[in-house]
Amino acid sequence: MTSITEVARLAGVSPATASRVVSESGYPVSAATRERVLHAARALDYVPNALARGLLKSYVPIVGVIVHDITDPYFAEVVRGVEDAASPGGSLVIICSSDRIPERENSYVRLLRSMRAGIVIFAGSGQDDAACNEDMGKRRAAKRNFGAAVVHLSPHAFGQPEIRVDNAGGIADMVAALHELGHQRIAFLAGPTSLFVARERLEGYRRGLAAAGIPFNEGLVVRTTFSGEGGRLGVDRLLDGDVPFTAICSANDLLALGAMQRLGEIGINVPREVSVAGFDDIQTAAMVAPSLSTVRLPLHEIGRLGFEFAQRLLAGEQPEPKLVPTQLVMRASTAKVAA
Amino acid sequence: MTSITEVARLAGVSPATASRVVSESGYPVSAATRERVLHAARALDYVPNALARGLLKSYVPIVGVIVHDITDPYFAEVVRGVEDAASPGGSLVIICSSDRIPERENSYVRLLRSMRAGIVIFAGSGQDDAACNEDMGKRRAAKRNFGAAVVHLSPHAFGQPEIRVDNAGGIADMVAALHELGHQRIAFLAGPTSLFVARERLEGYRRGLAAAGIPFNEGLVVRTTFSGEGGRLGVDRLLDGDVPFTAICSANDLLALGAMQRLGEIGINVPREVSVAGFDDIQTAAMVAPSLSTVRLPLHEIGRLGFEFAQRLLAGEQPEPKLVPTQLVMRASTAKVAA
DNA sequence: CTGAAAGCGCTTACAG
DNA sequence: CTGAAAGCGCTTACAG
Repeated sequence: MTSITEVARLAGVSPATASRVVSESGYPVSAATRERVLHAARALDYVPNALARGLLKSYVPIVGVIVHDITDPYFAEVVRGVEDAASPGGSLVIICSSDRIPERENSYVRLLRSMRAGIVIFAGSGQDDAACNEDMGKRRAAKRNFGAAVVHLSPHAFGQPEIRVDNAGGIADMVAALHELGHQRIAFLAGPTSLFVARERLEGYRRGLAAAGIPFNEGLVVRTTFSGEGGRLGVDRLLDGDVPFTAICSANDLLALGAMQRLGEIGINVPREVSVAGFDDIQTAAMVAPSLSTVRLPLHEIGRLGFEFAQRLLAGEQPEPKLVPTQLVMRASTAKVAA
Repeated sequence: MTSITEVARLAGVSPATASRVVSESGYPVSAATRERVLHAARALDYVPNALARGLLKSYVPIVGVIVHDITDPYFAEVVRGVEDAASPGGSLVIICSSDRIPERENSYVRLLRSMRAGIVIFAGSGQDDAACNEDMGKRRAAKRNFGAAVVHLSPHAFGQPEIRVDNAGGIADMVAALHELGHQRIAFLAGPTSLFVARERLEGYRRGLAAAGIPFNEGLVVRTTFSGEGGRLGVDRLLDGDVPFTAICSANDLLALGAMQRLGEIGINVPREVSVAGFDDIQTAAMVAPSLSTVRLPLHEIGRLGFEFAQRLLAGEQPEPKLVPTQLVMRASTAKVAA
């Protein structure tokens, strides 16, 4: 591969001068010289070596995004947002699926550090778990002497994320909407409440209930994983329990999708007999039948904002943390409670 | 950040010796010295600079995966397969969503080249399109003097992919299965037939029809995009046409999902009145109601195999191209034709 | 087994 | 406006 030295030789200038023009440094170079260098670079199909450049700058235009699983549509959309913000400026996105295993997360952070990635974005929620927090502690310490700009897109053990969404408010809105439709017995698929984000959503459920004047009933809350399987399981548990319900509110869309499927199998009609609501508004939510009522999170936008926040951090600015709005999206999976 | 020089100093050895132990070069170093170096590295929380190392080796353990859109579950699963194969060895995965725009694809290849990525995997299908092929030609030329190992996971303009699936055979199997259920009038949602992969699947449809002794009818084929919206549109077109049908076979799952949704809205029961089948077996396929009959592609495995193939290429081997099997998965969206 | 030296490709003060 | 020189952090022949 051609180097700047060869470009310089062909253009008949020093490497320093060639560097000044190809790197668009803004350093003064005569128009004629500039032209000759550009011409030589084109002729040689010169592509600057980002490694050499990064060695000087001590970081490289790479953003690592740590997600729970890129296969989860929630994270795929966030990552796409990061990518769309990053690529116009020539930054590349590295995806790191941790499966929420602290050890994997640490190993990715280490790899990112060895690559001198300029930005690290933690997209997923933190977890309240002893082993995990210990690891986190070490990781944070490591981060301190890791030059990268670090941004969080979801609640974690150490303070508020830089890009934040009102999880509790969003769920409370959905509970209010269901109450508006006449529902009084609203179950909640809470997901894994060891995750901070799931806790915020459970809190939103309680808050929504309180606002509607409905007493909280632990028998209507099911804790599982954030997955379709978790939703199916949730329906079975709810049905096994002795507390009747006319609506199921879910802490995320995957849970709601699984619940709808299970209800369908059992022969319970959605929304006629039971209303089902999700949270997140992943693309699939609009694609199923009946289409899923949910709370829209601007996932793509969250990714984009996360990248922009980090960019500004890298530029030495002190950007304000941002709260992004949620939006209620009522579709076909919810209806007035049966008379 | 600490460098090898500092580690060497603390251990009281030369940088060369320190390098030999931390890089696990296999070069002989006395046990005592090794121990001192390792201890110093640990004490200093030393993380080797991959950029400096890459500058010497002329490439870096990064694999770029070019996909159409990471938000498409098909690609998310393939990328996860690549990631799971790459991360144990310390390789990082860069995701590049091209939206099938040749210009974006080229710009990503250029960026990957500037970063000296060791491996580039083209996960998506190529496109038969004049402008695109011209660009492809240039890209190929550029690739020749780009040291990276290049692997394709889907058909493209220039020969067979290294990791291949029998698209035509898979669709033909599904057509046979539908025929087995008594269906004679089988429509086909073909997707974007400018994509080579969609062409292979359309060819499979014709082949399956021929094997079943059913005449091909162009009025039963609808070409759209590979998306839920495309599936909805397909149903409308089919209903507008004058050719009756009892089953819809689709070139991918997204089309099938959209079709099911639209049929539900119109009040046509799946599978009682119309059977619907997909292709790919993305995770959502098993999560909807009724669950989608489809042809399973081992997406995760394809990604993994793609990475392993590239690794061997990088090691100077000449691995054999691989054909991965498809598998018919009959679920609840297909049934015997109504009597 | 150990170390001094050169060099990967770039950028950036420093001189002119 | 231009160039010579040093140096980013590592590895690898080459000597010993």
